[in-house]
Amino acid sequence: MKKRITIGDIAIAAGVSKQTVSRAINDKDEISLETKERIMQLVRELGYRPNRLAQAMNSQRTRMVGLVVSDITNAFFPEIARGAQDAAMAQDYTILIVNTDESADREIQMLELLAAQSVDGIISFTHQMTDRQLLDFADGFRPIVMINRNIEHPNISRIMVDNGRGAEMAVEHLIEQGHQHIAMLSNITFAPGHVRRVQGYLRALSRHQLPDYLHSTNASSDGGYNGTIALLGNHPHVTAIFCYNDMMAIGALRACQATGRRVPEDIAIVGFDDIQLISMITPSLSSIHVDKYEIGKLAFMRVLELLEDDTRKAGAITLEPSIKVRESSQRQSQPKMQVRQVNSRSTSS
Amino acid sequence: MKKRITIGDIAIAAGVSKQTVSRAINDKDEISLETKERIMQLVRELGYRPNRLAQAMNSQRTRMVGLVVSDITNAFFPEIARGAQDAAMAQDYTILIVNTDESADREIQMLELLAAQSVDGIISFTHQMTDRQLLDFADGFRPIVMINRNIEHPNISRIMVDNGRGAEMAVEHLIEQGHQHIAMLSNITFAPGHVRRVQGYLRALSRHQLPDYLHSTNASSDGGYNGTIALLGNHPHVTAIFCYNDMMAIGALRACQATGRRVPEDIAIVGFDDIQLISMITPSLSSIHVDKYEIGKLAFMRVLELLEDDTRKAGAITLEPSIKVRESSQRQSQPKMQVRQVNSRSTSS
DNA sequence: TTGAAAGCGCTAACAA
DNA sequence: TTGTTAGCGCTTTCAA
Repeated sequence: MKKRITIGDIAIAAGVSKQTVSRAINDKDEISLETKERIMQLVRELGYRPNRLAQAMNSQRTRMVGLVVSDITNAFFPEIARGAQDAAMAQDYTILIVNTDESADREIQMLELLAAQSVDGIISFTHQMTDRQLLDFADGFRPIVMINRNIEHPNISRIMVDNGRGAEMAVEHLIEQGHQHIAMLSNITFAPGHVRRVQGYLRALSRHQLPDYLHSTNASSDGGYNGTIALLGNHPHVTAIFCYNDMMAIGALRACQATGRRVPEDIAIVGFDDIQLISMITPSLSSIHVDKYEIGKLAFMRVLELLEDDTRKAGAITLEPSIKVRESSQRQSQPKMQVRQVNSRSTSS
Repeated sequence: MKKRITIGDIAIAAGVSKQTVSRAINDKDEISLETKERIMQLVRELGYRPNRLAQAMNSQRTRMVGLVVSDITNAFFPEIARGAQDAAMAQDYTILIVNTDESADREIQMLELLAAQSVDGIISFTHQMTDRQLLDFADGFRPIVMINRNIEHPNISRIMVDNGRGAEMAVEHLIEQGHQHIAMLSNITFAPGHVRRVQGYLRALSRHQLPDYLHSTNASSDGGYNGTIALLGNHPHVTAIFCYNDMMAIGALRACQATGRRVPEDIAIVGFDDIQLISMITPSLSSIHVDKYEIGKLAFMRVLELLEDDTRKAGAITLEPSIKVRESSQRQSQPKMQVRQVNSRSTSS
């Protein structure tokens, strides 16, 4: 095992002190140009690389930021992670990803673990732990950027998506398409009254004095499948289904196809989140687009701001979703022969 | 900002030396039970958490392992990451994920970055950099576990998937289904002769004295779409398409549907990798199953072994793929009404 | 059984 | 402009 070159090795080779080497490397002013040149030459020759641990030890900064998600294999999160990673890398930071599997205990455990790892900041997408638990943790750690959770604490900033507005857009689009009986498959994990996607759905319907058909089920493809079967069994006159997320929408589509219903002719479907694959299937699924890459990027940048300026106050940024209308919700179905563009990543802004 | 409790704080509070505290914390023998008790009590009260940086500084071990993938938003990788993360966490390690976007330069850059971060080991899924570059890097870093790249170096172990065998299984399955004209959409990024999935495809066909129809295109959904249009234009008698990966298979399916071909009745499709979503769409796609979670887990465990035993020699583990036959390749299509199981993660081992 | 000293690699503060 | 000293938090000597 090749021993790593340290600042001391360079110092000896150059016949100067370690401090001088340090100055050269960090491009400080108080050093003559020629010694700097000489040292940097040695640095290159010997292949010196600074030991980040030692640097971190001094600065008490690891240049690592934690990212807490429920499960990186859930298609919603990789893009957020990538957004955060790219933004982090540009600033010479690295992102540490941990999974909680939607367990309140693991959420706390992972936050503690990240703090123990001495990450400089945390981006957290956690909804199971109580406000109390989160606030307690925030008392001892800063900065924290929460995604999609509205909580007030001087150490917690927020990146919010206007989910209520997104749901309204979905419903309004369906109404424009002529639908009168619009159902929603909601996520059984949360009380419907607290879910902004449900609130938006109800708000839009009541504005148009239309009836609501709310059905709660698992936020998965299977949940969407079973929920759709049950829903259409109870309410056969429903002609459109708005789903809490895209996985449920995929399940809903499958249920329609399995029961001989055509999409969009018999049943229109709109999902939420706009994960990549739904634009590739047939029929392609309409969805409320959430810029996940941007969320990750903004979250990291927010962490960085708070890190660089201790006095910076916590705050909230709200992102507006948009609607992507695709085949699954258009009465007059689009020409299908054309090669459709599938956008690989949204880096707008 | 709350100052973190250090070993020194505990020492003062307990009226002992730092060393004694260290002994208590690390559960060493050379310490009386009562002082240990007393110290541990203080540790709990004051909420002491060891500083991993300082520990790392001493041991020259960070308990971090790097994972190099092309893009975490590519559905193939999150499961590998999760497998590695779970295995790592169980051993109090963390995984650092970096993306290369299939660029040789970025591959090298990311390896260097991980080495600079002082990760203890690296799991690498990189195919663009040359053998020479990889070997050079391996001369200065150990241990490395390469996934799906056969390269010999004392510091490099390998986790291999028998891709050639997987391709054979796909072709044999299609032959069993009665197909005589079986095409393959291959990945244009690599020379066909070097791709084991292509080799297996050709091998199986020649064994049965059947003609081959090899078409190279981008390894994406759009690539699959365009490739299929071109392929079926040139060879209208083709009745089955085996795809280099699942994204291409999704594109192939879309192309068939867009051109009025029924799947599987007119064209059978088999993908490769078995990413999660293909079992949820209609028709569900047959694919060669690769246990991605297991790959990540094994890769990490291999790193750990090499880390704990310097004398351990590098070696290779080969995983066998299996075929998941679904709707897209079955002539006699299955009953569709049933609620299909969608396996959330494969942890078989 | 306990403590004191040294050092991991680096940087900040002060001195020359 | 350069060097010396000290210290980040911990563990590994070695001594008491």
